[in-house]
Amino acid sequence: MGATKSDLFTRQQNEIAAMAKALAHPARIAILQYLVKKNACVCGDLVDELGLAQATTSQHLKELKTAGVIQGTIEGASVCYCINPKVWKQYKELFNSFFKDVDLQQTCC
Amino acid sequence: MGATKSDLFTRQQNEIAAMAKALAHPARIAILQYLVKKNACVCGDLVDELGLAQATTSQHLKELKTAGVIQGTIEGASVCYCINPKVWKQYKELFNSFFKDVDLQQTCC
DNA sequence: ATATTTAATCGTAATATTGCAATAATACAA
DNA sequence: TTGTATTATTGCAATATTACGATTAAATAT
Repeated sequence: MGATKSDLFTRQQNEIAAMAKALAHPARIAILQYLVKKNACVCGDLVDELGLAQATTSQHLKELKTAGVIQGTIEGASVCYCINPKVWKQYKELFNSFFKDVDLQQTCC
Repeated sequence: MGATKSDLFTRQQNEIAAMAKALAHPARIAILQYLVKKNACVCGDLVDELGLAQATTSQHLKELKTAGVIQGTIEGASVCYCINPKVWKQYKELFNSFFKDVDLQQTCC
């Protein structure tokens, strides 16, 4: 036991959960916010930005890359990161549709 | 080690990450979708709905309750759950502002 | 009173995540 | 070539999450 039983759920449910998981750490939120703020390709300075060890930062970047929400290209000795606008849009839309208006009056409880 | 270093990040970053964490499991997505679909107080049938053991389902419900996004009231022998519209709205808004438009052209990478 | 139903909690095992030091791997400079 | 800078990977320890059986607690039914 201990592993998520993905087969019990729909593809969409697993997808939304996976997206949420990519966002489920403040360091990854900080990375994304920084990239959005810069709105450009950012080389290098992410480690200084976060305050976590280089290895840890690299790991978080890898997770975001695996999720597809950022992309990195090798630029000489360093690597440039930026938001993947296509996937960012997908995230935005999926969360939007997930949170689409519920009838906001309290029916009971 | 192993514990998230929340003190390195802003309150807002920790908050968004915590919300994302609450959504970061397909069972919890399924629960929320079910409650939204019914748009009412749902008593009991959540265990049958998910296919997970009663203890596991109860644990996921607890996490959603702790996050504040659902609420439960005792109704005789069973418990009725529904979306907390106030917190739902907060989630919606926070994610919305997080995903607010980035200049969607590819600057580099 | 006793049994049944419903949901929470406890205990425990399996697995995943977080964090970092140490070590690679790669590009470039001297 | 040798050294330096930058990022990835490996290995490991600490902690968190997921899952479930067993038990408990509380309300209701018989």
